[in-house]
Amino acid sequence: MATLTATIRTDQRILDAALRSFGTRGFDATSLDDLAHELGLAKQTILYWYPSKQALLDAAVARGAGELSEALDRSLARAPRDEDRVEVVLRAAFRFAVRRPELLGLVREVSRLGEGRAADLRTRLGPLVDRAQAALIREMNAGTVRRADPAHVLLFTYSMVIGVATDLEAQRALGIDVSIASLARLRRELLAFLRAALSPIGAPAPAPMPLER
Amino acid sequence: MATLTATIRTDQRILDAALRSFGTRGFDATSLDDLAHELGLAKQTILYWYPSKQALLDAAVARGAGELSEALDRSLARAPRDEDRVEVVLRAAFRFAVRRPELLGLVREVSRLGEGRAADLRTRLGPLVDRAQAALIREMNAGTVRRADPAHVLLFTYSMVIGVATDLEAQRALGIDVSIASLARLRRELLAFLRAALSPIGAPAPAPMPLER
DNA sequence: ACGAGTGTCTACCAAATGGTAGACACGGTT
DNA sequence: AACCGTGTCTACCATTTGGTAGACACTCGT
Repeated sequence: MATLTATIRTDQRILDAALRSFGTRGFDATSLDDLAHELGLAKQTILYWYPSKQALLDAAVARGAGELSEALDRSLARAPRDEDRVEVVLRAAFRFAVRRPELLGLVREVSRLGEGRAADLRTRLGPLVDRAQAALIREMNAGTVRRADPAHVLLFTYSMVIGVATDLEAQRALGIDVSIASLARLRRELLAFLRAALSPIGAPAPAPMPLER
Repeated sequence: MATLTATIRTDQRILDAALRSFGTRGFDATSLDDLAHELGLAKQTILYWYPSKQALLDAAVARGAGELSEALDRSLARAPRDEDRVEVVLRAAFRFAVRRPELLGLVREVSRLGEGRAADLRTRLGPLVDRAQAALIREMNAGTVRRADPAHVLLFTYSMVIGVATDLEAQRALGIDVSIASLARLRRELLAFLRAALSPIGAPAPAPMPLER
């Protein structure tokens, strides 16, 4: 059993380090040599578990997408009311931004690598996107959300979350304090911004704003 | 004079190609060899005009930032009324997204490279940011814009614009048609989204929403 | 005519990179 | 005891990459 434990640990350690490095430094900027050195392993050990750098990226994306979608699913399951769901999703996203920034960084990196590379992400997060889109349409029909193209609304929201979570340079340029403490404020502001953007025209107060069934 | 024309052309051609490649493929993914081959030049010719790859990036950023800030300045100068300025800035940004997508891609790339690399961008676009921030504060005090942290508002807006202009993969994943024609619709939606997000609470209709002095 | 720039090119180079080949250790099976 | 599968390592390798050295025009002022 000692063998099994050790081997499982090794490939997971590799995947962890790869996910972190791909998500922060980027795919191109991550070399297998650096990765191996950082892990105290020989490069060949990495290539034993993952036959190529590309395969390692695929595995990292699969793991990252899995973690993300599971966490979002769990959060949504705990918030049955539509009105709470945007807040809950945003909270989950910001928790990732604090505790696993490399995960959101990896999402951005993958979409940056373009074309085929994002296929895996798409299949894994697609269902969530569909649910969110359907919920938006329903709420628009119910009059609780301003009528707009739901895909566009999701794109804007996604862009803001990714920007807030990964573009620290822009935040520094704007004089925003980059720290965990100020992230909470940022989350509140983003939520208020979203609520205002989605509230039906002429609504007297910020309306409930569901993102999900 | 033929000499001068030719030499000026060469370094400008190099800078053009570099800006395009850095802004689309990315800095790391761009090799001087490829660049030289694409231009029908020897690599050394590139290194003659720009002593290192880093220097070439700096020059490209300087040129890109210059183009961006000049275009925004011109647009703002033509729109003296606060109420028109957000729309005008958005229009300018979308024009870049259509005609020079590599420029916005470069902005994203530079902020991705992190830390010191963004210093140049910051100094060049800083004044514009300051003006926008001051204008936002003024409008909030006047009650025409919902009160919020102006730096955060700018961050959200910036993130959405960059996302819309550079993250085509996300748009494909969301089923958004990626074409020039649909970009106009995207711009309208983004403008409406922004107007709603910034209109003061309880406003009966989308309020004028200035971004700039 | 000639030397000085100026711009471009060919020829290299050292380092890094992704990947291969194969030895070695070691635990379990027979 | 011999063997096999598994996991790790050392030793290489071909290619790519950013960068250097220096030759070769070509123009222009004198």
